[in-house]
Amino acid sequence: MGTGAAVRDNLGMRISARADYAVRAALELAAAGDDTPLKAEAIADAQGIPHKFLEGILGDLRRGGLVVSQRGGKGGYRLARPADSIAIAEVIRVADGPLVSVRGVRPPDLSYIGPAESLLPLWIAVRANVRKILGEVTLADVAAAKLPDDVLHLADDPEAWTNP
Amino acid sequence: MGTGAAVRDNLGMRISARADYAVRAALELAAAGDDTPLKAEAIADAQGIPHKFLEGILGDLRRGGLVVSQRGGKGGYRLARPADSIAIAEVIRVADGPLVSVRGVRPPDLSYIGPAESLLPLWIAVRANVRKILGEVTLADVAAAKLPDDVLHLADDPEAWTNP
DNA sequence: TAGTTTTCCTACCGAATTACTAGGGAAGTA
DNA sequence: TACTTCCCTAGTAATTCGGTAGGAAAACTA
Repeated sequence: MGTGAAVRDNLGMRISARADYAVRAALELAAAGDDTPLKAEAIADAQGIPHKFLEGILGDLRRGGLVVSQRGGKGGYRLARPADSIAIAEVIRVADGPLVSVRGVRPPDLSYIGPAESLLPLWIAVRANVRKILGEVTLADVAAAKLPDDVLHLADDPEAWTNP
Repeated sequence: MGTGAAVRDNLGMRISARADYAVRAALELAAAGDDTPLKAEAIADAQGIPHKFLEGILGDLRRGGLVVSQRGGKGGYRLARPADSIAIAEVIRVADGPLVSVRGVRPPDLSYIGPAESLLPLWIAVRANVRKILGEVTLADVAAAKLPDDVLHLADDPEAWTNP
């Protein structure tokens, strides 16, 4: 391949900085426990997240009902529910913007014609699979470094870690 | 609209217009067979894709070795290899870059600390899963509307089609 | 040879999104 | 009151997305 080969960074399945930060912040809260609130800045420092940016994300998590906050002296954030009842999928959904039907086009509304007709079930299958994985893994699982066996098994295929 | 709309689900899983168009164009070529080249404009008409935009995409597919082209009178594009040897994943990667990334970075290049340490194997598992599905389904499968059974079964889950 | 067809290339464009930053106000605590 | 911490609005630089425009280069046709 030539030197001019531009590395296109656009992707099929992309976890945004927002979603990544949101999950990591939630994991810090899960690790801290339900009775010790963490300040936004402490989380930002611990995970290397821009602190003002994180504040906005924590606001989303609060409005999404995943987190509760307390202002003033000994304030901070804590999880609104037990860490083993919050799936990673929930955190991503809440942080990554409007979840219900983006751009007004939901998969069932797409119309494919000709040899592309079977594309829709394929996209649906991929989506279902991603949701299944991220929906079964909880904050408690990740914070305790104990992923479910079926997920671990997927990740330990050596080829899974290679490019591209 | 309709056919050209990008598909984005609530988990950050997004198929760009580029990737969608690329796959559909490749499917037209698969359906046309190996001996009858299709002109860019014919593909664009058949699938409702802006024709100048499609030209650029077909160029990527050619440079990626998936397609061969012929100029002049009876020219056009055809697949460089048999349709049952080209996976959907390949087409998307060539047209749109890596399949999965976090914050624009490929999972193996990420470094997580503290309670977020196990996030990496999780992203890897998700990526492995997407690659498994899109890597096992070929252009021939979709063009013939014959998806592998395990993939079909995934799309059957009624919950897969619902919103949040 | 000229003319036609089709790919191929470079450049540009507006709108949207992403990832932040700035500044201050509101609420709670000591 | 003073201090802390969350909370809210706005701005913004850079990049990406989804296209357009115009024409040069190659192949075929006559």
